Amino acid sequence: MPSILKEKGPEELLKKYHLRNTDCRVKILESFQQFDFALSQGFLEEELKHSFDRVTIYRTLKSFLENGLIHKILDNEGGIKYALCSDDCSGGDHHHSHVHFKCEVCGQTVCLEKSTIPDVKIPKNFLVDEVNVLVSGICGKCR
Amino acid sequence: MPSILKEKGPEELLKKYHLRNTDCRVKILESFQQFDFALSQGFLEEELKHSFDRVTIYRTLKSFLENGLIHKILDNEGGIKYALCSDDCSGGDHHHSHVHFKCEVCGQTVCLEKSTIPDVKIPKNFLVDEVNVLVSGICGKCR
DNA sequence: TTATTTTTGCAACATTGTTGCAAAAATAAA
DNA sequence: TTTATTTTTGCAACAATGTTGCAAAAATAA
Repeated sequence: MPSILKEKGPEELLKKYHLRNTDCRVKILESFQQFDFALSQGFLEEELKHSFDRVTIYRTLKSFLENGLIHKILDNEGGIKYALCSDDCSGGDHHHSHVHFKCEVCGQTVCLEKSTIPDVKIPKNFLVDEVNVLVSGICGKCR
Repeated sequence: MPSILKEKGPEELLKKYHLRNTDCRVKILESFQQFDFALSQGFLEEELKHSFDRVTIYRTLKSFLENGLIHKILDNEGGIKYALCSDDCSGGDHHHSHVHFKCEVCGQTVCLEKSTIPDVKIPKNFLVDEVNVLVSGICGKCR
């Protein structure tokens, strides 16, 4: 998967997105690049507990979200997870019609990059913005 | 839609599901029958604020969920909503591979009963339990 | 190097999820 | 129908998360 976001260094990315280069941002970007599953705020808090305040992490995620570096991933337990966007995500109102898989055993959510969103039939007078598919089950590792 | 859950009286339903007939349960079932969109715990709390404690509402929803009267509906803002199951939901490990539509204007989530879940391609070694599709956009009323 | 802008940490509060426990209500038994 | 048993409820309490305001600290621009 040829994603700038996953291959460029955090500092470089921040510059590209016109965000100030701060320790917290760099560390969070590193985490996203390090783990191959979607991260929750709680996970990052645990990961960076001794380095940054949870409000800072909260605001960093919010900022990354607004600037199109990461996107939200649905969760069937009310939580929200985040993952790096892929290249074709321009900031603002970009769409993330992805398929995600959540393993009920390990709890990890991964993006199924190869699975394309199928066509869903919607009433004619409805306007579709985004389609999110969350498949839950058991992942390869946990079987 | 021929759903027992939507047509039978609350008391009758509770008996059918071997749940004790209490005021709170009746009122919550009535709410689900009354509104044609998915309800959040917060909505029910507001609705029944002066009648029941929020913990009671929380536990009632949990009980309905476990007994297969209602099912969870994903939300793209971290919340969870609930709706009455349709007939074919036996208790326990029943599946709810539904398509839901959330309107970004009015915030309401409805079940698109006619839209069937499309086939999503998943890696061979993964085990699929449930597929949730959340389409967001603008609903007919809000356009 | 100084001025300006942004970010951070902390305090604080709201919402939701969750549990324990005694009182109240519902059902079963006598 | 009265009593015994089981379940549900309300309240207190705490955890996790979302959110804002504000002054101090850090990053960038001048």
